[in-house]
Parts: sequence; C-alpha cells; structure tokens
Amino acid sequence: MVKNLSKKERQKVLQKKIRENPFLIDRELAEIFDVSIQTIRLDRLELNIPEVRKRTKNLAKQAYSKVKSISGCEIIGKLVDIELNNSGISILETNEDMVLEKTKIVRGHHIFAQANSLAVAILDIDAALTGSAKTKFKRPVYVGERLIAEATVNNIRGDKFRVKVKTRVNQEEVFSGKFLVFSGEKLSKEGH
Amino acid sequence: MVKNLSKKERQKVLQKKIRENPFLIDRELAEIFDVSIQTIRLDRLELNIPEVRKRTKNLAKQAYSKVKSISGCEIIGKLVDIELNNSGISILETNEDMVLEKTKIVRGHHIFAQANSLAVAILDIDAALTGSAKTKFKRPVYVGERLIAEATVNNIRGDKFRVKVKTRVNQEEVFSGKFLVFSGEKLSKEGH
DNA sequence: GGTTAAGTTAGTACTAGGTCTTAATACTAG
DNA sequence: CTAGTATTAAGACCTAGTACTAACTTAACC
Repeated sequence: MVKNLSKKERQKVLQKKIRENPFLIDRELAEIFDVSIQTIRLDRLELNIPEVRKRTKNLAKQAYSKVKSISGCEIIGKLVDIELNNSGISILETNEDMVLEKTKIVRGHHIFAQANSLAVAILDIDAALTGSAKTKFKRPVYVGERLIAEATVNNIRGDKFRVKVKTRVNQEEVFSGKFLVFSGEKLSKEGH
Repeated sequence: MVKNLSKKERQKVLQKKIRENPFLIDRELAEIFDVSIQTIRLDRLELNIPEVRKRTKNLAKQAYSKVKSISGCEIIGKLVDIELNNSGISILETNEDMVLEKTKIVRGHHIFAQANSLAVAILDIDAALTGSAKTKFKRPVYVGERLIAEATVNNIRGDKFRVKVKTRVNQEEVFSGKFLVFSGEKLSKEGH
C-alpha cells in the first residue's frame, strides 16, 4: 500500500508499478494506492496506458512475433530469416554478461548456444535433440561484436539431420560447427 | 476455410492453428472450420486448450520472466573439486528453464556450457579461450537430473591445452567432449 | 424400421475486466 | 462564496469467454 500521494506522484508510481508488473488489474492497483478503481482508470486514460488485457497481449505479440515452431525465449539470438529444413540466420548482440571477467572475450558457450539454437530452430520437427557437435572457434569474439550465424541443412536421413553453422563478425568467420540433430519425438513421448 | 473435416481431423488442425497463432479467438476459429462457436469450445475443452486471454497471458508471462538462459553467472554448474591443470568436477542441477517447451529434455547448449565452463576453469591461466570442441550427446537429459561433469587435462603444449570432459547422470554417460583451449593472454591484452 | 450414441448447434445465465458517459461529492485557492 | 480540480459513484455496454441445458442431425447397429 502506498497511501496519500498527490495525483502527480501517484501517476508516476503507477507507471513504474505497471512497468514492473504489467499483469496488475485495475482493482489491484486501486488497492495498492488506496483509491477507487475509477481513479486508476482516469490515471490510465491520462497516461495512455491500455487495459491489462491489451498490455499482456502486446507483450505476448512482441515475444511471439518472429518464431513459429519454438517459443521466442528459447532461442539464443534473434532469428531473422528462416526457411524450414533448409537454412536460417540468427543475430546475437554480445554484451558484458557474456564475457570472461578479466578479458573482454565472449565465452565460447554463448557462441555455441546461438549456433545450437539456430540448428534446432530451422528444423521442422517438434522435439529436436542435439546428438553431436564438432565445433571450431576460429578467433576470439569481443564484447559488442555482432554475431551472425548462418545455418544450412546438409542432409536429412530419417530422423537424423546434419546442420552446418557458420558464425561471422563482419564477414570474418569466428566459429563453425557441424551438428547432428535427432528428431526426438518418440523419446519425448515415452515421457522418460 | 477448412471445411468438412471429421472431429478428429478438425481437432488436430485446431491444435496446429492455435500453436501457429495463439491469438485466434473462438469466432475466428469457427469461421476457419465452418462450424459453430460451440463446437470450437467443445474442442478446446476436450483438448485442454485455454481461452485466448489465458493463452496470451501465459505467453506474455513466459516472455516476461526473461531469458535467464546462461548469461549472468560466470560458471555454469558448481565446481566441487579442482586440481589446477589436472582435473575437476562440476555439478549442475537441471531445471525447467533449461528445457525445450514441448518435451522435458534439457537443451544441448546447457550441457555444453557446463562442460566448457569446467574445461576453462580447471586451467591455471588468466584468459582461456575455447579453440575447438568435439562433443557427443549420448542420451537426452531430462529435467531434474543432476549433471556431474568430470574434466581431465590430457595434454599441455605451450599455450594449447587439451581437456576431456565426461558428463554423467547417475554413473550413466550422457555427454562427452574434447576441448582444445588456448591461453589467450596475448590476445586479450591487445584489447582488440 | 426403430433405437442408440455421437456429434453438432442453439440458447440462457453468468463472469472478469474492462469502456464510456453522466452525475454527485470533497477540497482548495482566490 | 464560488470556480476549478480531484475523486468517487452509478449505469449501460462490450468482449471473449464459462457452464449448463436442450434440441436437432446423422450414421451405425440389431
């Protein structure tokens, strides 16, 4: 509860609260500020904040926009171009969270994760499993560099897919990997 | 419009349609299949598909909980035993955040990340860089399983280290990888 | 043919979380 | 005292549903 604020103060805090938790409904907000629901609605009107259902819908749309067969947050990097079972491109902006502390070099597993994610995402199968991977890290990647990974499906035999991924920074190859991916549909249905 | 399907066929296509576009409301679905809204609702009931607002809310929540993924922590897994330049063990408890949505199978790059982290951590050098990695994922890992990775340094030659990592769940091998790691001290001091 | 069951449609009552409008208060400054 | 701002309240309406009951259609079986 945040009582006895002026209108301006309340509206400021309101914006913050909604930013922090966009799932709050008007009734809950009214309780937080100890005002009536109507007041909250007037505030939202003045601040141009849509109702909770539109807020969450927008959030969901943002998250959903690009990807189909796999949900957005499961992918490392942004998928920018996909032809299912054929090829795809993913872009990953590197940041401080990805580096070794002492250097400014991006840790290998982030580069691997982008490539692996991409290899799995371009396949038109429900449950893809990485079977093996041969990878080469050709030169260190530094913070801030933009990783562009390009995957191509080389070969499909039954439930086995061979996918090759090349990752570049400004045309320069920094990583390459060959992934053998399985369609794990049977396995997943066994439920372990 | 997809007309004249049997109930089973319709329900199958319905699931697919909603997976492809979770924002479809019952009325739109009814138009797609040329059946009444009630039929769509019975289908959803049987298939356990929630209403559009719950679907989008869930999507939004997923997206909002954010990609914890593998960034943030320097080391993936807990180091429990280390002999520098010789061997080390790391334990990683798998959880819901690490799996593919549709299955309960841990995504490959988490297993890789643990192994890679360990391979780098056991070396007594300031800046370790993964040069290449050959990896095999021997069987799927399910949520909740505890990954125990064991690394041994096989060979040191100048600034090149060969590290082998085996990851097990209850003694059973689930992953193995050979990492070629470089001491990147010179590179890192160049500052790029 | 008659009966049973499955599948489909229709209709009603009710819900949450709103919108939009009008109207009544309370408080405060000039 | 009054004008203006802030707040609250009341009511009609909306969307996208749930839950339930009832009727109708169709094919399958004996």
